[in-house]
Amino acid sequence: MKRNFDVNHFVEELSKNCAITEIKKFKKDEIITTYLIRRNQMFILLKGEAYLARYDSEGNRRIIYYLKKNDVFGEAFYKIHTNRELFVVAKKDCEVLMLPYETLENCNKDCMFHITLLKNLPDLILNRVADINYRTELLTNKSIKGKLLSYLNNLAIENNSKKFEIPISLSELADYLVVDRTAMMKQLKKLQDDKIISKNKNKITILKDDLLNEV
Amino acid sequence: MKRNFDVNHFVEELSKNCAITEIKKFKKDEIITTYLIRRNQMFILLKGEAYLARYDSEGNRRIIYYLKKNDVFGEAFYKIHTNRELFVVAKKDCEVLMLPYETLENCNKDCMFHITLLKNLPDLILNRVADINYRTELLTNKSIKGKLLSYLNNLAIENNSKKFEIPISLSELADYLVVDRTAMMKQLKKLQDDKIISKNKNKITILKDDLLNEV
DNA sequence: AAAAATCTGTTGTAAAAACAACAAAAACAA
DNA sequence: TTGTTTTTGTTGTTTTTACAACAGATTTTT
Repeated sequence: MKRNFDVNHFVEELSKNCAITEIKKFKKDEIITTYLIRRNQMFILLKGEAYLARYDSEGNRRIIYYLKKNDVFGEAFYKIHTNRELFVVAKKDCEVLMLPYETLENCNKDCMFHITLLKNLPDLILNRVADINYRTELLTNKSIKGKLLSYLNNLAIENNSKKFEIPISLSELADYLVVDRTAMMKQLKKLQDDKIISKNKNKITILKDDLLNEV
Repeated sequence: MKRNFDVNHFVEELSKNCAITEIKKFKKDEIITTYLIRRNQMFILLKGEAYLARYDSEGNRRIIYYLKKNDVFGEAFYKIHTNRELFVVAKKDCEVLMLPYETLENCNKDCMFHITLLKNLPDLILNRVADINYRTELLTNKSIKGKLLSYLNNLAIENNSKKFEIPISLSELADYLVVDRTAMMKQLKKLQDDKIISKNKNKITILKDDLLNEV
């Protein structure tokens, strides 16, 4: 069950074969799409980073999640359930593959691009599902400490090492874990005081064997 | 983009056509599957209710999420990221469609069951994704009040009415929102005192126009 | 029909987290 | 390189939440 498919590898096919699909570029902070006005499109992030966010009545931004290379997104993955819009915003300069939903299956039969895309779409979606599932599991921790330990434990496994770097800023991490940043800093400090981890900026070393026992 | 497919409608095809796939029954509290030992199976819940949970070293259960009729699940939707097992447990008596992953695409060509299944699998998965996305959005609320209001607001939209019933027990709701039940009860009481909602057991009436402005 | 289990509801207390207000360091842009 | 913005880091205060301990109502099981 390999799932290492990179969309960029076959995008060059696109320019040669497919007239329907297009790639659009977005500058930092530009709105890529919204989720309330139904656009019947699917999107794949080819380059850059983006996030899905909601804005409340006071203009506060709440980040639902971050999107990275190869992530699929679009309203197809969401049900309408509020009168407030969801925005996908470019966090850095982005390149986005725009896929009109209705043409997904009935493009030209010879279109190598669509053949390859359809073959790999399930895997792209499964990857996305795995990401969301993972975040959900993080968020089922009731305490900041629990969220942190789950997150760090996972990073250690991914890096196959007890020494690793947190790949996002600590501010972003606080957003991702849905906690106040300064409260998170206090917990990080406590983890150091208790000799469970050591830390220098974003560099972490895990000192205990089984982090999850510490929750 | 209709997504109302019900697996049960074509399950009778199964018994006539397909020798590979099987349906298993599970009694309440039985373990349907685990997610760490790779079984390379996908599952569809035909009847009953189940939940995905993790147990910590003290035996405390943490529910990652609930599964309902037509939900697809299995380790394909998850990445391995911890040394502690995930369990799918029957909450009520269940009927589960067991789909060995490798046979998904190469069953007998005449097998109407697999043809129909493959045609509808993407929609089943998208439904699942929508559910998880929705829950994630709920969990991005920092306060119990915010979680409650998002949840209730959604129910009002789904029911197309300001009067509706919470379809799960309040204990389950607290689990779902990842908050302490008694703390949630206090917030529910406060919402009543502030005349934002009225409530009798699980029956809710929303008294304000735009709940999300109250967060 | 009785017993057991689950669910709703309440209260007080302890613990945790959010919020606010800064300062220094680092990264980025003009 | 200088100014601007973002990020890391710390500390006190206030608010929120979890936890514990109940009791009555409801549902499920035997």
